[in-house]
Amino acid sequence: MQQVANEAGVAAGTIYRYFKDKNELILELRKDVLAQVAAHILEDHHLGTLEERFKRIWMKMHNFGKQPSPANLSYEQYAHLPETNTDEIRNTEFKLFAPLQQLFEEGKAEGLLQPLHSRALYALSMEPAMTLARSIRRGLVHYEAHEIKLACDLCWKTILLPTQPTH
Amino acid sequence: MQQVANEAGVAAGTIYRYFKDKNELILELRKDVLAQVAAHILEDHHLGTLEERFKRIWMKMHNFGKQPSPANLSYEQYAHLPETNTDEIRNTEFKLFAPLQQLFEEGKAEGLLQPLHSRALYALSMEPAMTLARSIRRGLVHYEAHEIKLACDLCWKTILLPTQPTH
Amino acid sequence: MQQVANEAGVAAGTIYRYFKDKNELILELRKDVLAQVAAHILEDHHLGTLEERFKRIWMKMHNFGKQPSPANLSYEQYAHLPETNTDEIRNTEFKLFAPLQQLFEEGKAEGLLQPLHSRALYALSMEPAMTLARSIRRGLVHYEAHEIKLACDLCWKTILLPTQPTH
Amino acid sequence: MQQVANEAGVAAGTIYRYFKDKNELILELRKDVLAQVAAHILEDHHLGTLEERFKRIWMKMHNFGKQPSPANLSYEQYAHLPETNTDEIRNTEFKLFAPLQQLFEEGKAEGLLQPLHSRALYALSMEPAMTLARSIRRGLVHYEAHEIKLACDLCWKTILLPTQPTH
DNA sequence: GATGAATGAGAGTTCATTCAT
DNA sequence: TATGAATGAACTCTCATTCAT
Repeated sequence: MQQVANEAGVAAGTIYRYFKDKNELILELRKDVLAQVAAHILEDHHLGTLEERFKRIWMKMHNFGKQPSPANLSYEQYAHLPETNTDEIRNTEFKLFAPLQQLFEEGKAEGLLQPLHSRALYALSMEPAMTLARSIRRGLVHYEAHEIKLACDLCWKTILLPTQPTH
Repeated sequence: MQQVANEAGVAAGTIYRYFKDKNELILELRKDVLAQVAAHILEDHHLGTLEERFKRIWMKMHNFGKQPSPANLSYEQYAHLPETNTDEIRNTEFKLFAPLQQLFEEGKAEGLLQPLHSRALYALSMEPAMTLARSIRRGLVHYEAHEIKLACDLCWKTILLPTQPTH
Repeated sequence: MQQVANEAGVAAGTIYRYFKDKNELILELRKDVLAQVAAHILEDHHLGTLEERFKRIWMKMHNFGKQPSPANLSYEQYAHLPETNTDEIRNTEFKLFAPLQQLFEEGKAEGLLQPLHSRALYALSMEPAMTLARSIRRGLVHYEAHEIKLACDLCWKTILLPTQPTH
Repeated sequence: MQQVANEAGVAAGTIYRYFKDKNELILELRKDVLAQVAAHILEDHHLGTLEERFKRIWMKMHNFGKQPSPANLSYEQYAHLPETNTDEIRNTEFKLFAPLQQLFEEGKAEGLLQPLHSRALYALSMEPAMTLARSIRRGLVHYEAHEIKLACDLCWKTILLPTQPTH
């Protein structure tokens, strides 16, 4: 708290005029980080075809996940801690990432995507973007641009409903 | 450390006969958890065709990830903390999960799987098993058995190289 | 540290606002004790002849050394501990007791005192004041006032250069 | 205690078969160190004239005090700690250094030395040997052999009774 | 007699929080 | 409203001592 106060240029006690305690400060921080991440990733999310929209989000997510920025590290860390994913956070997350969910819903309504829960579609097609990014960030692997493109394409195809050949 | 000692039914000082300090205790715990997880998930990993082997691992991973067991929570938490993935841990992880990597390598050698780094193949096809499991464990969604099977199948197909139609 | 805090009438943590750690606290204490001792012993050190100045310091040192005051006990204890006489302490000591050293230097310049290093002159003529005082403080001996005076006089004569008889 | 046991090549618990507790171990150690020091310093103490005997002891003491040997450091440290000079230690010390005391008593009986308590004679003439040695050991000064000889001689003359000129 | 694993009180230190100014 | 000195519970770790083997 002392360090936070220092960085903010205020006295330690001042924090407590704006946040009940350390927990609340962190909760608000998480919400803020989440909002930043969402804003960045969902930028221009409505432009283009469904496939273009999906791939744009995938690439933004991947590029964001590759950076060792505080926002990203904080996001990753908190997303996977047990016991800290309160209803409040979930609600915030739900609202912020609504456009992504809507994209999946549209795709299902058009008969383009697999008839699965949007969380499942997310797990199958979007999470790999982050997992790959993590490997790169940690220096475990290095990928060429075309490999990333291939991965992105495979992710898209994963959730695509196979089209019946027409006669 | 006091709580660990209590749970172990020993005095606080006793811990230090077996572990240099808190850090080492945690490191050893992580290695132990990793070994448990690997042993469980890779059980019978060599039986059957490549597809059967993949899907068996996928399902075991998924089922393990659904449980709120200490082993699983600990695994998830540490896997995503920044700055704590030391070379020692990575080495341990690498050795323990070697069979999974080998599966991917075999698939690539047979021309069956996409020519991507095995970490990429893992990200594309295995990580979704854990992500789905996490959603279920947190009560965010509920899936029918056939949906899980579909997800597993889609994951397998994701990394499959499309076969040329024969004439 | 808890005891120090208690005696100071503050909470344990408060100490750490003023001293980095236990070591620094002790270092500062030593410097403070040294300054007190020096100030007391060197009071009026410049008044009178060289002999008067020497004997005043000798008596003050002796009287100080007889007391079981914390300052004295602390002084004696630290002065003889191995490995704790850091450069910083030595520097402080050097500056604080400079007037005593100067007295010896003056005496040598006048051809009055033995041509020895001032530390040697100190060892020969001043240290006995402390050693005697220690014996008294510990109740090992009791001296009459005239005996102390004799000891002081002998100490002075010890470092005096014998004068050639004039014809 | 563990280190002591290691160095002794026994188990930690074994120490307690020979010493009641740490305090007693240290007490016995001090007595042992004292005996060693005394034996070394008082070697051949009875040979020669009083002056020769005094100067031999003085030089041995000085040379011993210059060394950073465990025995010396231990001796210095304990000799100046408050609260640790028990009657038992004092008694031991008294017996071990009896020859030195006897030397002073003989000198007084012969009308050769100042009529002061032997502890005072010690303080005036012997302690400087240790004080000088300490300065040298700590690297604060360096002396030539003839300076040490001079210091020794001055110490002897300090306690010498001035002789009446004969007619 | 000897062992050494176990003990647990106590050490120094940290840090989220409070409150008089 | 802002301050920052003071708080004290809780932390990790040490080490003299014990006792079943």
